[in-house]
Amino acid sequence: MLKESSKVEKENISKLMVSFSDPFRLEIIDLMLDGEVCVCDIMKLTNLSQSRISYHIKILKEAGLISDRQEGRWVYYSLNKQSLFLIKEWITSLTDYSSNRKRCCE
Amino acid sequence: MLKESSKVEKENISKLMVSFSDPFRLEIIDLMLDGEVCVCDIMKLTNLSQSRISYHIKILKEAGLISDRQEGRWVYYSLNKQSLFLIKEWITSLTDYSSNRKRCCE
DNA sequence: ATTATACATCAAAATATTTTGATGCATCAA
DNA sequence: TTGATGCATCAAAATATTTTGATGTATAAT
Repeated sequence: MLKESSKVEKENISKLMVSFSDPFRLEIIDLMLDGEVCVCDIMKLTNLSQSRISYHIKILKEAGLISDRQEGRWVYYSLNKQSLFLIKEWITSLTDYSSNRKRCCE
Repeated sequence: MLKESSKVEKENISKLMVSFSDPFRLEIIDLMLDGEVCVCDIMKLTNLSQSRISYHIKILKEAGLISDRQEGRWVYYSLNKQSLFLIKEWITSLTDYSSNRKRCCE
């Protein structure tokens, strides 16, 4: 078992994972890889309804995966690279830990 | 946007992410980091009911995250390290891709 | 001022996931 | 052969998530 991390961090990871668990959110994340997008961009590129997109955006935002920046009537969203690295580190800690182990009860 | 990967791979990733999106499954995964465990081990270590554990085990198995091995009445489950690496690679492709980009429409 | 656009938010409905308790099926021990 | 153990599976209930359509708010154009 991994050493006890702070509860905060575990909850962060959990929320980030939930972010990734929906196919439409994965699509939105994919779009953001190329840079900032507004909701209207996402609408054009995905055919999802506006409120549906806003809903998913909210989940992503609450997970800390994206940031926003308002410019006039538009709100531009972009990936928070730090949180991507956080996930990467977490996965790495899993793979590292597990590859230092052999069978059960070694 | 990332180059179009095979649909199969995307579905794999999606299922793997769903695996990670439940706190109890995260717990179970954590236990498996130390090696094989049977359902009865997980019961002792987590106080979850047997059928509840079996349910989550099934999700993990269908995502390809764990393997099983029967020995008499016991079924031992263990993490499939390959799938951990698959996730790691995927996350890495995201971070690599996004850090080669600057602002929108660069 | 009025109207249109971009987006958030809300309540209700639709759907999906999770939990529970019961039952079934092997395996093993007595 | 009988009974106990370890686990899978099932249907029903409980709960959570997602979708929809309506409404609200701010910004900007006319």
